[in-house]
Amino acid sequence: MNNNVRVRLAPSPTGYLHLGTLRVALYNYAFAKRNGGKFILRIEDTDQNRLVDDAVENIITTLKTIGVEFDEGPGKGGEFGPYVQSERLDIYRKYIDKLIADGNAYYCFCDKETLDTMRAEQMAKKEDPRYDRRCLKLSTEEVEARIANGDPYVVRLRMPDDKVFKFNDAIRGDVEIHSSTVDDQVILKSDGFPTYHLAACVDDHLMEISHVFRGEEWISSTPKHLWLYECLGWDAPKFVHLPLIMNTDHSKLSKRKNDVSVENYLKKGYPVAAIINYIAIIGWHTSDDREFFSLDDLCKEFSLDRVNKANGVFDIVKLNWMAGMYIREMSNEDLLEKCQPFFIKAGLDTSDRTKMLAVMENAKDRISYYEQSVEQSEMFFKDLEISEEDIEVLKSESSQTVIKYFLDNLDNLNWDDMDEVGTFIKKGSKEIGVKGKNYYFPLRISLFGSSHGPDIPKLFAILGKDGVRNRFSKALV
RNA sequence: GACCCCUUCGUCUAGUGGUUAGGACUCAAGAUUUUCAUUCUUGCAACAGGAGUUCGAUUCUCCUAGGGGUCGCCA
Repeated sequence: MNNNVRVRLAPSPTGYLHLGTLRVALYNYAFAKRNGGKFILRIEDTDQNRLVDDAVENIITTLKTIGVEFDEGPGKGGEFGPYVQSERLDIYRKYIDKLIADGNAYYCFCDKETLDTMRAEQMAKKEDPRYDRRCLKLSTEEVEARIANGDPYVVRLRMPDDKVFKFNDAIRGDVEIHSSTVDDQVILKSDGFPTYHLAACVDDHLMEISHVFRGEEWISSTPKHLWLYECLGWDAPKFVHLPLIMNTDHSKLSKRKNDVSVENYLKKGYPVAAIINYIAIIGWHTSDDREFFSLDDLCKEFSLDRVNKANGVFDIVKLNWMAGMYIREMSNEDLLEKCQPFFIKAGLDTSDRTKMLAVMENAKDRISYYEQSVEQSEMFFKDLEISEEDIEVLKSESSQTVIKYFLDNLDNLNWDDMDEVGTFIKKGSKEIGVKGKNYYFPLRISLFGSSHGPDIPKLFAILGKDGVRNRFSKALV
């Protein structure tokens, strides 16, 4: 396309990196890479009341572990900085003053109560709640006097009365909204901070952003932004309104109904590649049946015209499946590296590497995220808890025969060759004349604590000679 | 309520003016396996509805319905 592509991720540090934000980040990043452009991180901290202390830090570190690197941003620098909005207040003020001077914005002294009553009255009359512009009627002298008097004020953007705003959205095509349905938005708050609308527009222009990727919830305020650009004499960027990610009940993805912070998935040990992959394919697909994509694949293949218009449901079941697929592709060594911290946290002894690798081999087919490897493996580290029912099975004469046979013959077995272990186990069945469940269940109950679980050779590999002997001894009545 | 956006299996989606409407997850059945898990095979399951354009619409147009979003000195 062109090499002037500049996109930005503009999260507000009111919480940890959100799944929705991650997807916007992924698309931004892939789009920038695909088009040889730049990806910028900008922190939108204009709401001083909702700031979360370590949110900025979390956003940056999470992006880093995801592998989405920004070219310009906080801590990284760039020629369009600063990249934190609270450090750009004087810039915004300059443009706000210009808007006021040109008659495109005005001071408003209405307090919260006034506004609330106004809204309530309008609602009662079945009118659309809208600022009634009473402060627009104030004389210049009166405005100056009130400001001099220290009265708190905000600045509102004066929307045109009769204008149709049109823009061509990269995902949705032409969109038209009439100015009469748009309120005179506050652009400067009484605490001296600009609102999103003003700050984002000014920054996007100053930072030469070419494409604004954001959620669909912004479509209805796009006229405000278009008007701001027009008043300031600037060209608007291309808007890319992405479909939303939804809860299973089709409401907007929320904390109440889902884990929405990427941090939580990382903490549980979902493979990073799986998180990226799954989030990316909610709302974007290639034209074939493919659904496995690495971040690199995304950078090579992402395109706007393959982004869907409709909202997509976040399906944890499919994420779990996909995460499991990624885990099954891993080597035992790699898996161990990822799972070990969870074992240590659970107080399990991970010093025996051979055992740990065998434990991984077993856990691999059964988990979706690393944390689950612990619950799949605890029984190899602790005393077995056997159900009453299974204890009855163990007590039977044939079970005892099986166990005794193994105890007697364990010494003859070469543990270095696992194939040999397999044949040894099969041979036992013939020698003592017990087969099927009657043979395998007592073995599994003795070694694993349940009649359902890994195959016997796997258990032998995990437990080792001493472990096997020890558990068989305990199973003897 | 007003405005805006959206609509293919339960979910994520592919697709075309003429297809047995394809794939994936889930679910079911079967195979492999001593069991569970994995894996493999098969199956269930969708074009929101109504007009119109057309020889022919899931595909194009309009209407209706449904869903979602916005209507904050939050982003």
